Order: sequence, then C-alpha cells, then structure tokens
Amino acid sequence: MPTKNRLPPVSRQFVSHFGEMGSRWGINRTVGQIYALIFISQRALNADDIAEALEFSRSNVSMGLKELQSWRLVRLTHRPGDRREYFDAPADVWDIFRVLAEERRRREVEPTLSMLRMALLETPSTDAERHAQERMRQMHDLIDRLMTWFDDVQKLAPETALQLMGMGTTVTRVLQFKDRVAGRTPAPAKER
Amino acid sequence: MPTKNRLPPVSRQFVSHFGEMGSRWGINRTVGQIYALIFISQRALNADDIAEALEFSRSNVSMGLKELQSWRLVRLTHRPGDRREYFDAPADVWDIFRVLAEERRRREVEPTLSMLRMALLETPSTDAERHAQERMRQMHDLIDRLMTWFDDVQKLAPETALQLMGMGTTVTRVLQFKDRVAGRTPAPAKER
DNA sequence: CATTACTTTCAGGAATTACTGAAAACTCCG
DNA sequence: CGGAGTTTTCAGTAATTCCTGAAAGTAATG
Repeated sequence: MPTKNRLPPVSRQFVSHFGEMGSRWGINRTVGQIYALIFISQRALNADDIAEALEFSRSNVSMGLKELQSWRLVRLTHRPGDRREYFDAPADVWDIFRVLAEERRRREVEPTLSMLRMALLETPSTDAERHAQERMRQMHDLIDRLMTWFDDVQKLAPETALQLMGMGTTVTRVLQFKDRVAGRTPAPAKER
Repeated sequence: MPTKNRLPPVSRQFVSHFGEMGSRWGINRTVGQIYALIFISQRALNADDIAEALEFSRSNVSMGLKELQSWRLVRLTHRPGDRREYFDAPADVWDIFRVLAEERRRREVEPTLSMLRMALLETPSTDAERHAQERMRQMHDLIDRLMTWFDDVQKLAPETALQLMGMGTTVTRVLQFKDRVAGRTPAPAKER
C-alpha cells in the first residue's frame, strides 16, 4: 500500500501526464491516471489504494478498473487472507504495447476495414461516387497492408513479439542492404 | 424542401464512420467528418461546400478546418477568379499516414519522452520511488526504441517514405532469414 | 442465513467540450 | 477610402461526458 495520500512528486507528475495524454486518446483522464499509478507501483493495488492515492471516489475507480480490464491492460490478483481485488500491470512493457495494439486493432481497425469493404461492394452511379470509392480503396489497402505487415513482424519472434526491434539498428542495416541490392527502388508497381 | 441531400449513401456512411472514429481518438466528431469528406472529394472544397454537405454551421467548419490545418492534413488552394479558400487532402494516402505520424509524435511522444527524462534525473529517496523510476525508464526505452526504429524505416526510402512496405512480405522474408541466421534469439540482453 | 467485507450500478449534478449566430476582422478591388 | 465577399473570433448555450454518493449486488465466513 502506498503512503497515505501523498505520492512522491515525480510519480505525481507521471500520473498526471498520463491523465492528460489519456484524454488525447479516447481514454478518459481518470482512467489514464489509474493506469499510470498501477504501472509505476511496486505492488498490486486495490481499489481503495487507488481511490486514496488519486483522491477519486471509490465508484469512479471501480469504473476505471473495469475499463482497464476490458482493454486487458490490468491483471486481477488476490492475496491470501484478503478478499479485496488487487490489480497490476504486466512486468514487460512490450507486452503492454502488444496488448494495446491488438485491442485497438480489434476495436477500431477491423470495424473500419469492414465498413470500407462494404462500401467497395456498391456499384457507383456517378463519377463522384466512383472517385470516392477509389479513395476508399486506397485507404483500405493502406490499412490492410500496415496490418499484414504488423502481423508478420509480430510472428517473427512470437515468444517476445516485437522485441525483435531490440536488435536496434540491425534491422535497418539489413534493410539498407536489401535496399541497395534492389537498386534503390524498392517500391513496387501498384499491383496488389 | 429539406436540405439538399447531395451526398451519396456510401459517402455518407464513410463520413459518419470517421466522425465516430474521430471521437475515439482525441479528434472531435465534426473534424473527423470534415476530413473524411475532403478525403473522398474529387475536387477541393470550400468552407461553404462543407457546411452545406454536412449541415454544420459555417463557423464550426471554420474551426474544423483550422484544426485540420494545424495537423497539416489539408492543403489550402485557391482558384483563379475565386476568393474563397479551397481545401484538399494529399493524393497519396501514405503521405497522410506519414504526416499524421509525425504530428502525433511531435504533440504526444516528444512531450512524454521529455517528461520521462526529467523524471529520471531525480534522485529517488524511497524504494517505491526507485521502482517507479525503473518503470519509467522501461517505458522511456520502449518509446525511444520504437521511435528510432520508425525513423530508420522512414529514412530508408525517403522519397515515398514507408512505401517500402509495399514490398509486401519481402521485408518479412529478409527478417526471417536474419532471424534464422541469428539462431532464433534476436532479443538483446535485457538487464533488469 | 446473517453478517461483514467488498464491488458494482446508476440517477443526477458538475464539469467539460462542442456548436452556433452575430459581430469583428480581413482582404481584395474599384 | 468604401464596401463586397469571405474568414475568424467569441460569448453564450447545447450536448456530452465525467464523477459522485447512495443503494443494490455479491460472496466469503461464522
């Protein structure tokens, strides 16, 4: 349990920054703060710890935790002899990143792709419609390509997923080599 | 005579979807719709075109366009003999993606990184603070690494930036080769 | 099966954010 | 300069979202 009420200044700053950032993403400010607090916390926290540290109402914390659980960003644990629920964040930041990416994809990317696919099935009747569809096709292809590529990268080293980037500039060097070999013109024709 | 409902159903759907999506990102609904409309439009639009098509007030459109300009997502053009301002979106969807990434980075990633760096300079006085800092360091490194890597990828083929992904699975194949060569353990020594 | 310890729900007030019309401010031209 | 055409600002209101306390729900325990 963290100290009564007073979070150290650095932590306070961190929590508050993620509150702000949260609101720039669709996530609300208190949810951002709750996650930040759990993230930097040494031990799993229960709802009262959080409510006290951040000075939110208990029910607000409850709603925030529910939201975080729905994003799979928080793990629920129990302690022997304690009926309260404790929450913590994955120890590995890459896991957090991966889960966030997956969840965002499920909630935002997939619906967008299917809306676009739907739209592309319609037969355009005017020139403007034809053009609109062409733009939608471009957007669909961009998103689809990004996603396929992202999947591929993730599959590369399944156990730790994107940790392959930990190679630092190695990937880049490999790619530069590939680039050079390919004669500086890697971009393909528009074929799909 | 109800409003001139000039937008075809498919376009209407697209615009409306991006309105919804916009609000999931920090962007407000009308701004999302305005951009969607400009994006699928064959010709550059002026503020009145937009206000009429989406049935927003003229001033709302003005504010939306201002926001979109601040994100560098629309281009302002003029027509000979017409004093009004016309707006359009880049023809290449990759450009849109690139600009969006850059702008997001400038507004969100950089401030976060500098907040984290600031926090890491403080000397921890308790164990909890030490742990919090360690977590912040992990987050800092993750973000930093993602950004460096993203930069590298972009630099690879500067003219069309990320179009290198158009190679399709080529990158992946190259990486799989690299991976195999490296003996299936590309991850760096992670102290901690 | 009553009590206790905890969590969740929810109606409504508080706070924030979005949107509008009217007015001001440009800007181009005669 | 004056004024027509256009964009921007802004104060106020509308709409939405957030947050809370009270109440209801749930589950372990004696």
